[in-house]
Amino acid sequence: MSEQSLPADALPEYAERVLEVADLIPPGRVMTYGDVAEWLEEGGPRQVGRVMALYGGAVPWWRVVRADGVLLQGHELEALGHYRSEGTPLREAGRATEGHLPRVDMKRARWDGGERAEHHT
DNA sequence: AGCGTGACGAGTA
DNA sequence: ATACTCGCCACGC
Repeated sequence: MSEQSLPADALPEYAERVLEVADLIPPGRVMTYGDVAEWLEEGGPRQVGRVMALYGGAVPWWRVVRADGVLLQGHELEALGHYRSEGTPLREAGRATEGHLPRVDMKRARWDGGERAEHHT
C-alpha cells in the first residue's frame, strides 16, 4: 500500500534535521533560523520557523533566534532566563530602547556550527 | 486555484 | 529607532 502520510510516531525528515541542528548549538550561543536553513542546505528561514513552532519544545528552542536578536514573542521571559543562566551575550536596553527587553548580541552569540578554531576579542 | 498567514531576512526610506 | 516592501515557501481555507 502506498504510504503518502508519515507514521504518527515519526517526524518529517526535514523537521528531524532542524531539531538535530538545534540540539547541536552549544549553551551560550545561538543560530538564526536562516543559519539553520543554510546549514541544512534545504528550505528557508520560514520553514525552520515552522518546524520550531511545531516541534521546538523537544530541543533548546531559545538557541534558535531571529536574525535581529529580538527575543521570541510570547516567550521573552523564559528565553531571557535561559540566556542569563547560560551566559549568552546580550545587548542590554539603553536609553533609546527603554522599556524593551534586552536582545541577543548576535555579533558575539552567533554560532556558525562548525568553527573549531576561535579567537577571542 | 487564489489568497492570507507565519517562532524569517534583507533592503530601503 | 521605526515602518514598509519584496522574496521566500509550506499550510489552511
